[in-house]
Amino acid sequence: MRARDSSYHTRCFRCSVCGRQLVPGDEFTLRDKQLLCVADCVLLMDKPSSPPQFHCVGAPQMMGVLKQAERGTRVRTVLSEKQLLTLRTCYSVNPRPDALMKEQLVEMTGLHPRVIRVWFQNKRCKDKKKSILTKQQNHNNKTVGFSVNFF
Amino acid sequence: MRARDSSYHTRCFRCSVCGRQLVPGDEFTLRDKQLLCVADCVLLMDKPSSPPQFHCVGAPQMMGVLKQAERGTRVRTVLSEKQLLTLRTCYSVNPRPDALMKEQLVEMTGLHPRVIRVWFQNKRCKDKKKSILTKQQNHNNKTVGFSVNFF
DNA sequence: GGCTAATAAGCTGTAAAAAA
DNA sequence: TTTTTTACAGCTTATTAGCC
Repeated sequence: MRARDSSYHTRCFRCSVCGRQLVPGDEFTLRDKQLLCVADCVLLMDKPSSPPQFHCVGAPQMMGVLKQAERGTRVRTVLSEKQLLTLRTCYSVNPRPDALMKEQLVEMTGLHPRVIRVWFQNKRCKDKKKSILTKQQNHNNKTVGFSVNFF
Repeated sequence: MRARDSSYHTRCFRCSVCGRQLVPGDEFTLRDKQLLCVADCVLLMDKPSSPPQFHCVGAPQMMGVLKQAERGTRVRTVLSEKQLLTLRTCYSVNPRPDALMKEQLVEMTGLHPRVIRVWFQNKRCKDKKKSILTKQQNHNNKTVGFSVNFF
């Protein structure tokens, strides 16, 4: 989607109502050439439209889902210590929170649901790798064994 | 997103240029209130806009990604015998085609890339289940064995 | 009702931003 | 630079739901 060398300001990807910056994975909508997040789109559903207010003209008056390629660079969330503490605490109790628990985490941290999900996935993966590594080391420390299977 | 009881024609979810019907999972764009598929959106990127031509007014002048809930009912592709033949033939040679091969299948069948991917996924899964089942049966037919592991 | 396409959630490997 | 950590794409498995 970088066709025709059109480029645009990253910071212009904001909901024109609440001002929240839209990142890849977010759903957005267009109404009279104004970007809206889904929440505000619903709120404004039957309100009269106001005049367009776009900075980035050559840019996405379009697009369904924001993706990395369209944004140019991947957006990497930097988690605060407080957010990490919340996530780690939850993880230590339950490494696989259900939908309801995740919803609570979204509220507590203010993070995007997708970020929560990915964080837990990565965390589980890291833990698994680590446990496999230490298991191998344990195995190496022991005497060499053998295995027989009769069938 | 069914708020405010707005409903709309399923058949109106079409690219206003190529006429292709947009299904859940598809990305679409809005340009001057006309639905466009991504391909045509790129093509029209610097062309002047034409007047709006919407059937379904109360409807999705919005939405980023089409989802099942928004469409109301799930869209199920019905594969023709010819398409199935193509897919099965490819599968018998290589059950895990790479991106290039899938691209060729898209051209040969006219199916959406996502449909191709899902078909292969389901096919692999089905085959695996079947092989496990027959293996168990084989096992049951043989004499009972035992297994010893020394470490 | 059976078959199977579509969806959802988790896992794996890898890309890429941030940190060390 | 190298390491760590977040994001993503494709996969597996289980479940849901549309046609015949």
